Amino acid sequence: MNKKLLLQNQLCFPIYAASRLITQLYGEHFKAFDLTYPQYLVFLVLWEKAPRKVTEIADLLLLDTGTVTPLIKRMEKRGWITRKRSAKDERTVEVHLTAEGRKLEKHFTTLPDKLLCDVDCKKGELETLHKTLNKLNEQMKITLEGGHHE
Amino acid sequence: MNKKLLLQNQLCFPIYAASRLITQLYGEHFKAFDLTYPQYLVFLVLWEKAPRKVTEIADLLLLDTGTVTPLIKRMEKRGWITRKRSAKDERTVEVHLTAEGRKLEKHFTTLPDKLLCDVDCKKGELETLHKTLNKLNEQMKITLEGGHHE
DNA sequence: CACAATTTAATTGCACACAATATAAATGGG
DNA sequence: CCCATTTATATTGTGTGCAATTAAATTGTG
Repeated sequence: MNKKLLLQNQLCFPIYAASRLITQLYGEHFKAFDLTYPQYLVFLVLWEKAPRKVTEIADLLLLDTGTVTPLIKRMEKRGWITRKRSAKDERTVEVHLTAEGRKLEKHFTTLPDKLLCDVDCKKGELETLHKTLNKLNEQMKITLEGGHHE
Repeated sequence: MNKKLLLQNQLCFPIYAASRLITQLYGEHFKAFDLTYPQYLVFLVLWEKAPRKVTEIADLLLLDTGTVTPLIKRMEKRGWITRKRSAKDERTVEVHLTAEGRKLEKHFTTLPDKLLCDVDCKKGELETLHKTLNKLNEQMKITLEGGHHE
């Protein structure tokens, strides 16, 4: 048996697990609104600036249009956003926030801090985590970018 | 606009992004075998010890049986594993590796190291990342555990 | 200006991921 | 020993997540 391949020696697994645990933790707070974690991420980028094009949202969240299109359609059905073909470029679709969607923001402004309270980590430890992950992600993006074309 | 809710200020997003980027990076290497990342994780725990019960696999990978059952059925269809009801306890299903499934291991023993080569991070930096994530995950597991019953 | 190449969304198909439910087997207290 | 409870797995329904394809609009080049 190869020691390298033990689950507990893999870096990939704690990241995979953390991602799903975070989704579940957030989920507890979203349940009452019938909101999901990926939909919350779409809200994050729209609360910062709206309208945005579908591609813009997909690029920021590193998601495929095949993921984003049905996702925002569900958000439209809930009355949180609207989708409009741009007049200037008929190819693009602009995603607008409705008053309903804008109103949701105030329910979640303190949520990130609230979740961090559950976590017994030093502030510096979390900042290091954040920075290392950003660096790692940038490098993985480049590696993937290179592989698609050749 | 709340600064706290900017995407780049969230810790949750880099983790979510890293998880999906890792899945895609591994995916490049799995394509030739028609293997997926979650199936690879099942292999990791089976290569370490087999047979294992379905619940055991689900517990180790923090997955729902609703995820694991169909996943291992697909692996069975590929001829990598077999599923047998235990004679001692008819409720449990034991997941065994086939010769085919066992053979796959040698193709992936160097894979984790190979992927780390793409990453320009100091060894200590990655160890810190690993440790912090493990701590974080333990705490999230406890928080979620508490919430389900009350 | 024509038209091939590119860009933008949407669609299709398959594989997770999980909550909620169902079902069958084992367990334990009276 | 009986039956309520618990345990192990499977099923159903909904929502991602992504590769591959399609279709329509725009752009760049001769």
